[in-house]
Amino acid sequence: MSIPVPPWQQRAARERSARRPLSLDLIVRTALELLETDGLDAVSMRKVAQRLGTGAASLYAYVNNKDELHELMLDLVIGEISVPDPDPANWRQQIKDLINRQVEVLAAHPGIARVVLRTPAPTGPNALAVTEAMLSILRAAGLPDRAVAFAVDILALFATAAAMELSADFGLTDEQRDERISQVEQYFASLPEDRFPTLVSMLPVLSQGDYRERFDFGLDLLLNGLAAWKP
Amino acid sequence: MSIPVPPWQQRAARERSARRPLSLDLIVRTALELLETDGLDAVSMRKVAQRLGTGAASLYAYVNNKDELHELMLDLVIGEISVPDPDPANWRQQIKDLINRQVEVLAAHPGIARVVLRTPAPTGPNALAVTEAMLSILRAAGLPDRAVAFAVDILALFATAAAMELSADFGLTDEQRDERISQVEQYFASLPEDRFPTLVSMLPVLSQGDYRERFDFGLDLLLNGLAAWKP
DNA sequence: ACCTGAACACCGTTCAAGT
DNA sequence: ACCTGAACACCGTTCAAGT
Repeated sequence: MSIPVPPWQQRAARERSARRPLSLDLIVRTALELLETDGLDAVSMRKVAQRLGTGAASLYAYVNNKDELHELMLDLVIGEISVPDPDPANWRQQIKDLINRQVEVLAAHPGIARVVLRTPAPTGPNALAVTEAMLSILRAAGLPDRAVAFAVDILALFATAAAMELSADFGLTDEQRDERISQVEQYFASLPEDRFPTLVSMLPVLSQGDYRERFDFGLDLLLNGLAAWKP
Repeated sequence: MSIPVPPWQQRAARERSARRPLSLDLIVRTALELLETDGLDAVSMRKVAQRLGTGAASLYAYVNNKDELHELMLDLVIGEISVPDPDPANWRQQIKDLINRQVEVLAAHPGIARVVLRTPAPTGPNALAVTEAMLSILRAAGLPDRAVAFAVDILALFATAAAMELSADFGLTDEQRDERISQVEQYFASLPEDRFPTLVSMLPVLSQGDYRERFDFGLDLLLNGLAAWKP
């Protein structure tokens, strides 16, 4: 049995760090909280430190710089993707599920996709596991090695770009989003027909289909193209 | 005939702005100089203003905020893409050329591709011209309208993501780049075979092929997929 | 060894005050 | 009307000084 600390002895700002001492794990998880609610731009060394009741300088004992912190966050996010065992009869659906899930978890952490495009190759353990899964699914499907290697690259690029687009309007209220959409629509409707004849004539089709349909369309193009590589 | 200004009357920092007064055009072109040499992160309101011999506050008479300046820059960059008249027999090559050129000009202005992913739709006059061209080429090729509309979206996304990847290592010296590559290679060579069997066994293939081959592979997947939509 | 306050060199944007 | 210095509220990172 321990006697409780009197409230006037608790320094509010230090409470958390007094109970839970700093650690890499704590830092990254605190940063992820910030990411989910406020987006990547809000994940600054200073704001993360503030949440932990300390100063930004303290984080540098665990992390070399902000980019490294962002990369650690990314791998934890990628860790939310669960990977299946290859089922050759189902390779298309397996790849589709993996890519869709990847877009989903990236978009759920607004801005983190930027980190993917900044990093040369997936080096975190979770990113490696996803890459391993994609490679083995495509290989089990009977595609030539070269197509497998290139396809994994292209599919990852595609998923990342889609996630970036999805989180582009993060931070706007629903009203702001609606206003933006109607502004864009008005703008396009006002374009001169003689300079942009095809665009103007296609306006109804161009505004058709939400993100899902467009993304699925693109993914199917890629997968159809890939299937054609089967010997 | 005008008498030259004596050197001691020229205030160096103000020289440019004294001769050429501020204008939106001058601001955007100055920003583009900075972009080409130093990358998007260096294009700050303060640095652009400094180049013009003034303070950041002065730019706000011509531009609402930094994002708007970045968008104006983007459209000038897109303007470097020249658009062809549709040639139905050659639609595949025309699209390939357009997309390759787009990646080229975006990558030549390191970081500007980020602005594309941030903007909801292409609204600048030059971006509209490129969109009009892509739409008309695909339509003239005989693709259904819906496929045309979706394809333009997907192709633009693909080109933008590729350009982002290409400018990812901007700012590094050749030595730093080489060191990074060899570090990544060493890391991958050290991975445990039991956890990443496919990855490890495919290492030689994975490091095969440069950016061009991978990008062409992906573009061909998309175009093959598209061609299949022809009725 | 671990932590941190203060400092340095940057940001975007606003606004009162100048011409 | 056009321009701007100074201020405000932020950054990432370093480093000497503390325990």
